[in-house]
Amino acid sequence: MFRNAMSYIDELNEAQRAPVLHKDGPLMVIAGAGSGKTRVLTYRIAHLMDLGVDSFNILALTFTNKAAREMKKRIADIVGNSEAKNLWMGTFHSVFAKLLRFDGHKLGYPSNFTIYDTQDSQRLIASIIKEMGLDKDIYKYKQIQNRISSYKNSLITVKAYFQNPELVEADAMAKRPRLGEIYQNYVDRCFKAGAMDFDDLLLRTNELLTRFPEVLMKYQDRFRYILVDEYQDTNHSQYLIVKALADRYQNICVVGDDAQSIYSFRGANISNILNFQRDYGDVGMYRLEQNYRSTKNIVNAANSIIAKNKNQLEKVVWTANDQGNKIIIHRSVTDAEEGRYVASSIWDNRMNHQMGNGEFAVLYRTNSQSRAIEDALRKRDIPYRIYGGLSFYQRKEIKDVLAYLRLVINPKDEEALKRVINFPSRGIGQTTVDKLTVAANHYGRSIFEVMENLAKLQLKINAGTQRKLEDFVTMVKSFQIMNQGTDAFTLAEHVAKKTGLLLEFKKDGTPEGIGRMENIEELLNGIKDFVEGQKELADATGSISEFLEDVALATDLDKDTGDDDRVALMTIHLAKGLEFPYVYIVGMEEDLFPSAMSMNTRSELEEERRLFYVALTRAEKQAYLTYTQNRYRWGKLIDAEPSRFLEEIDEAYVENLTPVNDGYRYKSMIDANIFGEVDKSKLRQVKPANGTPPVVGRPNENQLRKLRKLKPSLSSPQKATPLNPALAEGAAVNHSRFGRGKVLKIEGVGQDKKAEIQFERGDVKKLLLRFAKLEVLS
DNA sequence: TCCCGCGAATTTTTT
DNA sequence: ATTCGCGGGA
Repeated sequence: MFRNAMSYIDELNEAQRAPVLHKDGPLMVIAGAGSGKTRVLTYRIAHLMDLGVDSFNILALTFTNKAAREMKKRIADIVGNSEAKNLWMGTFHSVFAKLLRFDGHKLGYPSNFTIYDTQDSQRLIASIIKEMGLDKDIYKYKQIQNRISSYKNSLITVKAYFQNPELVEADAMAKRPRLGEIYQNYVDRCFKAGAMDFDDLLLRTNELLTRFPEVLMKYQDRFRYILVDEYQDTNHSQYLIVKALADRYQNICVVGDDAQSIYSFRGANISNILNFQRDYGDVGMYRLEQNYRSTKNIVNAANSIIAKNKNQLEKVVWTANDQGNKIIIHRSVTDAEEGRYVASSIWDNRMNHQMGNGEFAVLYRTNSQSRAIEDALRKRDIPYRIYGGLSFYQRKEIKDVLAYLRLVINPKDEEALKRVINFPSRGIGQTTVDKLTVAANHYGRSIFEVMENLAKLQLKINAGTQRKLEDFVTMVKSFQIMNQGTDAFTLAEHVAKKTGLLLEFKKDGTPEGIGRMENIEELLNGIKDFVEGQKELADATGSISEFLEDVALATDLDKDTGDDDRVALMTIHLAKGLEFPYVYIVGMEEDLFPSAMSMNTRSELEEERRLFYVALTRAEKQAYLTYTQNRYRWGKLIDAEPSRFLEEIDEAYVENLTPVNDGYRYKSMIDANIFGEVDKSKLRQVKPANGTPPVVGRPNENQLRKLRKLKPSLSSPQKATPLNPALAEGAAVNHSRFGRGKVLKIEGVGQDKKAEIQFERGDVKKLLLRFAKLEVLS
């Protein structure tokens, strides 16, 4: 029973051991940054299993699916593989999506319901607003979607909305009296389409557990032990689910850090963690305060920042690590120069300290900041990977293919249908779609059902168009039949060819079109890999619906690219939970960080400050804070001021660097002479001496692009940055599926980097490196 | 119905 | 800078 004599317990310090050994009943672990919280969670689960708890009875909710996968692996190492298999572990969204596939039919949803992403939701809301004849300048679809989302996260259903005069009045005051109706229509349309949006996955789970006591009992009994990571970031809807499920056995373990709560914009409620003791009686309280990650300088600096917040639990984070270097602050003149500074600093550190690229991270507040950093890294041939932003699965051509596949699984999926009904163009225009939508709403059916019954319905659609509609229906149905007897890859490939999607992009002939076609091919490769991977799992079938769910709920962090020795570029939000020896936090400027949108209230500003705290505590050895005096925003060069956060750090832990020679020597000298480094607050007033300084070194991408468009033959291929230095042209490689081959050419940059490979078995393929599982043979 | 070109809005963060 | 939506003409 007691495998390994529980030797893993010895790997924990005293503070960590206590919550791991805590028996039954509720417990809360307040874990400072870098204090080994994941380890506690992992070992607690392993320990429970050691004590004889069936893994079938454990539910663990994590922040990313990747975190869940890794934790599962570590648990498997400790207690054995077969036992770990039954653990339900994943994000709230993916776990409860799974639950809803089992029991959602009780609420009237098909088990193959579609998951609408934010874009689907927004498009649907936009078309509802249009159908209702409302002014789109008053009813902005993005704002409305946001509104509805936050209602759902607070469990305010349409009914609850109308019963709450305050809400109704507030929207009326904001000149949007019909918001409730839009909400109503939106919910109806989603339901009719057999679709749930992200918020529904939680809201409907709540509904299911409330309305069907037998379902609640089933899962209460099943999930006798519940563990929640990052509890400070749960929203009300998630909070209620956890509370309901844990109600019977009260074996609930939550782990979190109020100082790292950074998701209030999506409904996260910090009081969930602050009130835990009130919600559950007799709570075991544990604190992890020793930081194992960072140097004293970093820990202390972070503490000095977070101390400025009023609302927080008592906690003293400390470390026994070395003092380390001071945090370096660097000013530059433009964002392009900021990028150059970061690139050359990474270059130097790599040389001087024998570091791999993977040991560096560049963090920013907004995704748009990645561009300048990318340019600089590319020029220096420093390999990097961007996380988040426009991910592969959000590209138009990929979404188009996926929309066809969604339609095969669930023909009622209205957003998928509208996306592809006339793409590639087949003569079914907006007018026709509008007529179909009106009819669908009138009969309370889906558009697809209307299309199936065209002949009976006598709509005012001319015969030629009716023919086209029938052809479309027939095509989709043929895919459905094919789906019965074949795997996801074969179907997807057939769909991409048969619909003319591949051809559409191929014939367009521009580099963009070719790139899109290649992306689709790569998607197909990805599906193939998925199918092969799923075959090894007992409970999976490798079906299209499984793939679609994976795609819908995958985070960018979830993807494994194999080769990870690259500098990581991501938003601070995405960086939570990660750590890197060297961290660069760029764009430390007022209106950017803290964001201009979040400076109005104290609580907003405190959240920004927590965000800064999270950013800084990602660093193990060295942190850099950079800001610029001028930044490109909306295509124009704008003056920028240093962030107030720079002044909030205790001076003892920072070193303020002034650029010496960066092509603006005159300017640096003026700065140094007038202000020196004594009075930091004066830095805010520093403006270019002579109007806007000339911008050098920024490549005119736009002109380049236009040139390429006109004369594709002139386009010079971007110089390739090898991801893996060994993966160069001419290298011998081994691919998990295609076998051995030789690299003929490497092209593209960043996420788009591809290798053209001649495989020994005969064919030449172009593979997207972030997907291809390539092993370099020396 | 399709295509082109103009103007507006966009940049907060994500499942 | 780039994307999106819309209006007008083919």
